[in-house]
Amino acid sequence: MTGTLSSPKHSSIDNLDDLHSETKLFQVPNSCSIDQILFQLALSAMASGHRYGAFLDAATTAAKCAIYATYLMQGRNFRRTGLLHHVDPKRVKEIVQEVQSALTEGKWLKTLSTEEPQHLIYLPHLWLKIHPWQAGKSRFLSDEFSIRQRSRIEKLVSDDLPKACLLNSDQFLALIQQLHLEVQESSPADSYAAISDALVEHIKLRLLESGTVIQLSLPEEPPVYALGRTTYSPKDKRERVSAMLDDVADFFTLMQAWVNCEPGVLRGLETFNVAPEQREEALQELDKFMQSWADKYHQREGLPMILHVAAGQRRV
Amino acid sequence: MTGTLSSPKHSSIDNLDDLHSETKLFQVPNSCSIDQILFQLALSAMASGHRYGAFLDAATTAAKCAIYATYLMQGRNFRRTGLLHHVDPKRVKEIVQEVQSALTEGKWLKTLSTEEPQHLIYLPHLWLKIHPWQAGKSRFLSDEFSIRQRSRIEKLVSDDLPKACLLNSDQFLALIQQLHLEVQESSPADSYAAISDALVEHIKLRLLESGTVIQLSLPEEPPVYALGRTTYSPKDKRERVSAMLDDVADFFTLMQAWVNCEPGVLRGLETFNVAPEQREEALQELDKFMQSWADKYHQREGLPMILHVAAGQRRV
DNA sequence: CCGGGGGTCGTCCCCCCTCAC
DNA sequence: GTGAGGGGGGACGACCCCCGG
Repeated sequence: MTGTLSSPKHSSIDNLDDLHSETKLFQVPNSCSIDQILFQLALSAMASGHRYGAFLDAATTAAKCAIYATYLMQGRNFRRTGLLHHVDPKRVKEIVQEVQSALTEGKWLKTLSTEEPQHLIYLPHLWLKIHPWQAGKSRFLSDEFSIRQRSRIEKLVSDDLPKACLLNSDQFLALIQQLHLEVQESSPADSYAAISDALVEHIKLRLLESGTVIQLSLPEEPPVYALGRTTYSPKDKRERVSAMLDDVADFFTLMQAWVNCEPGVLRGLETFNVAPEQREEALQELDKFMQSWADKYHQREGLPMILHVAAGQRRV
Repeated sequence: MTGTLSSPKHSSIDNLDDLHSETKLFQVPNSCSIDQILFQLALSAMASGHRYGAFLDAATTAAKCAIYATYLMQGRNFRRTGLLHHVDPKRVKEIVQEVQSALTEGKWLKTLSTEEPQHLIYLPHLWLKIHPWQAGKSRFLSDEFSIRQRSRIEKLVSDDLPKACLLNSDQFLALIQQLHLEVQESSPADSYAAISDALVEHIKLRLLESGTVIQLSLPEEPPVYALGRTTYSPKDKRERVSAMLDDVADFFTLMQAWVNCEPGVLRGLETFNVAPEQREEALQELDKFMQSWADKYHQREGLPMILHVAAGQRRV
């Protein structure tokens, strides 16, 4: 065996199992609920490929929107708003204008949805579009390898890989640059910031680490890159993470309604102990009841309702 | 009427009812779940008295912890961690050391729990400790007012106010400075940053705005401050907000367990429509069932379990 | 590939001041 | 009080270079 499929040798960063044990480290220090939520958010966001700075930007944007909200509620008063939130009135003005221009004109605020995972997700499509591969033909674009080398490399490529050509370093780099370009064009913000070497390497590692791109290495030869998957996300884990975040956001909204004592809102919290052998049975009974309950009251022409339930082990 | 109890003339910033309508403004632009959660978090945090910068610091801290987590998972590799999160390896090292020193030594990271609302919450206790008032005696500490003025001011003070003395501007300011000092001492971090005028004014406005402190004004006379409430929080609203945040954090944790497919975790989501006249009935039935369900399976010596439920109108 | 060193920008938080309505 | 303008300092994110193991 002269060549190896270089799979990520380090444990995947998306592996939240390990993280969860670490998580408890951070629940120990004094932290209120908001701190915990923030930490879990940061973990989820950054583990799924968001940049460090992107998360900070998103948090800043959220805070800016909060400032804008109180600005409106305070009768468009810069000084008072600034005093309430301990911000320079001058800065408040800038923030307000920024948010307003985002609401009126199409300008985007820096949110996570305008950020990189989208880049990473888009890459497979771009690769397949620019460098498609037709069965029977050679997967190589350029001719830097001998016939024998090619066949050795192609043996490493399993047939269930996406139908895309292999790329050398330069071609792969050009692809990433193209990716960055198109993504920035798609959001008509304003700034096409030049891509930096550091950013390219970051994206590259993310792609490799997630298995979206696979690096084929012959010893003593330059590396070759193959598209490993048609979607960025590592298996179904990502779907569950996404569903989790949707649920939490939704749950949060419902709870806000509960705080405001809006009618038609239920907040329930039950703590209890269950015998280990009864646990699954209990959960299934609960699950079944919910479904039948929703079915029972469902009427085509009614108020749209939603029910969120989560049950599990209680941290003591 | 020559004097007035100056109640906050602007709508209370804690009034989330108004905010909720505004909230929808921000749900319109493209934002993923994380953005929404961040926004709701920022709104909750800053509406309840946290500083703008404090929220940013907390978010940064959360992201730093996330970096530290991946640093550990990557085998204590600075470069790789930096590449994964697009952070300078040098910066990664600083962050790692910061988090580690927070875990090993008692050093605190900048979290919301080490921040101001605690200051604001502590103020009533401090006031009552330093300047208690005994029934029958004068509520004044100094002698800057004439007898007649005093009686006119004291008429403004309703008897159900906390048993604390009245303060003039200087005394009130000194109290805030003392507050800042003691709070900083209590957390043995390291830095006793000097308090700035801007911060004092921020705290002052927060206290007045929440009704914790009341400003009594005689026309043409310097203002007098009275302790308006023994707790910072405006009525029960605050409790509900706190409960909401606890629930969300908890729900988030449960969902993480669900993502990891841990055993004994249930995630339920039901969407349906309900006839308006049946809504309350349905919710009550659900509530009742949950309670009886938890009762039914409860056993003293069992696995500690928790159940979170939220139901309400579905955003379409 | 890793750690460690040296820089540079720009942004932004936080602080203070003055002056006119 | 509020808007509008002028400062300044420090922290930090993001960029680049170099070198020795």
